[in-house]
Amino acid sequence: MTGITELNRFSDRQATLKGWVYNKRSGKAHIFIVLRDGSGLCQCIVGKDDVSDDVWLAAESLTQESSVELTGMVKADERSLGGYELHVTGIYIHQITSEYPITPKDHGVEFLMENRHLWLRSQRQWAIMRVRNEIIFAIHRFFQDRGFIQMDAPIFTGNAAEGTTTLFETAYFDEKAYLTQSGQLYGEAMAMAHGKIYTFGPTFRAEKSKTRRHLTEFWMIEPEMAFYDLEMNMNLAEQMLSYIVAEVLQKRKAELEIIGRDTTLLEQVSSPFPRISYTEAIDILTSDKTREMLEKMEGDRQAEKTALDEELKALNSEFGQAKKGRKFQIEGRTREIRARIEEIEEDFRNIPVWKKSALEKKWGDDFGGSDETILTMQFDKPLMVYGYPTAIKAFYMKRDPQNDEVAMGVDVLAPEGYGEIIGGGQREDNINLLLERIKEHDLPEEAFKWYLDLRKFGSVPHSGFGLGLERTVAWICGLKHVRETIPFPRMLGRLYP
RNA sequence: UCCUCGGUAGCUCAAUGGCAGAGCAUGCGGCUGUUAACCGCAGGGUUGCUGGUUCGAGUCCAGCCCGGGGAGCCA
Repeated sequence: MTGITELNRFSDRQATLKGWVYNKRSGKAHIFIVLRDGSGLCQCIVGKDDVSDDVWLAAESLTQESSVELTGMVKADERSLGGYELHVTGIYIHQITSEYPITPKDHGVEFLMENRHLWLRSQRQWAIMRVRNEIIFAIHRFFQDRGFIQMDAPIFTGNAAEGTTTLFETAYFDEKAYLTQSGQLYGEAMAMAHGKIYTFGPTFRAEKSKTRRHLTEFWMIEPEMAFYDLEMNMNLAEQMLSYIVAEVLQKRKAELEIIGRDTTLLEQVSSPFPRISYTEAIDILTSDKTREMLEKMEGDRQAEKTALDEELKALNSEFGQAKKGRKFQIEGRTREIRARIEEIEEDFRNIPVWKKSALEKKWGDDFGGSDETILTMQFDKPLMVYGYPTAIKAFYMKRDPQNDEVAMGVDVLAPEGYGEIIGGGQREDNINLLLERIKEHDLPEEAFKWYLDLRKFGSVPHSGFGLGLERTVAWICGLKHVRETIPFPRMLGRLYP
């Protein structure tokens, strides 16, 4: 058995490919079978004069996603995708598939999500999963090369620790338990044992968020380091992101091309990243420049909509006389334009809200999704925002010794509107201050006894952060929605398949 | 929970309150080193559900169900 990716080593030699029929085109003298074997695609040709009647009939009977073994001679051919093709001499059929739901044409989101188990076989989804895999592997390499130990935080937790987010409740024998929303607190304990650790696991949030950035179950990578301050923490986050992007650009170029990712902005992702304080971020949001940018955006959208309306009209009048092939193109483009116009109309409704949110921002307010987008629009690289007001950050965040109102936390915002991909900071290492915070936040002291022990027995300055895997994949692949970044997304109203 | 857009053939979408249609997919026939192949013919419908207005409802009204993406919250 030969893999499609290794066909270059089999040129002018016999090979057997095992896989599934991705597409078929048939004629009088030739049948072209595009075979999918999991590693790639290969066009396989059956010539009527070259094979027995049995083989020809077998080839004719193949349908989309039928499982087969094709044997033949490997030939280099520029006309074929991948540069190599198989001249078939033998066919073994495992199963003839009938009525495979996902055709090589257009489908809507709802239909594709219902068929996610099959959608994963499609080229684009296949490429995204390979990029996801590369990102995961790059993360492990990055940390392992730097002496970090991967350790696992528990998924069942005994209490709704940080208070703010809604958690999934479940039963743990006779006790209540919650699915973890973060492994961080446990990460701190593990860092005190090993110095530098990272967790890599699923996290769960029962928030009823229906947006392109949210899943109820997602994967998070959380490094935690003893003797690291905020500055060192930011340096690490910056190096990690640069490394991941560089690795994907180098090793998954073909996949990014299948996805249609424009990589020009990704090529620029290298140290140093812009770093601004929360206070500077407020200044940017409330600046004239931001006001002008949003007003220009409104104008640009209006112009774009006018142009699209005209194009739509032109396409519509052309449609009647168009030939079939052209009709298909027109329909496709029409759908694109309609979708874009809907987005623009949504923008028209949103821009005034964004403007109000940004321009009226006061010190102490938290940032919304639109504020993050406005901030990142002014930079080409991931943006680091540090030093948030203590009131909007978690109880464990260390306060700036110079200013009690400021927490030493940092968020990293991805460019191109992808939002927060990293949240982290330096942790409070003084037991008395931590106890105060726990009381202020009205948290059950008893549940944090073990966590307080970390400050009781050899407390040290330490820091860490959490990286959201799916948002990172969405950003690097340039996807509109995180649901395509994970094999079986779990989100509000979606538990099947 | 709120705001907003939507639900018509297996799929993607049309249809001033007036005969429910097209493309793709499927089946059959033709043609071609084809590459979202192409050309012709055919089959395919409880217009999400319930009720209302009307001579007449896919279209208007009310309620419900399902989905899209936005707010809040967050990675």
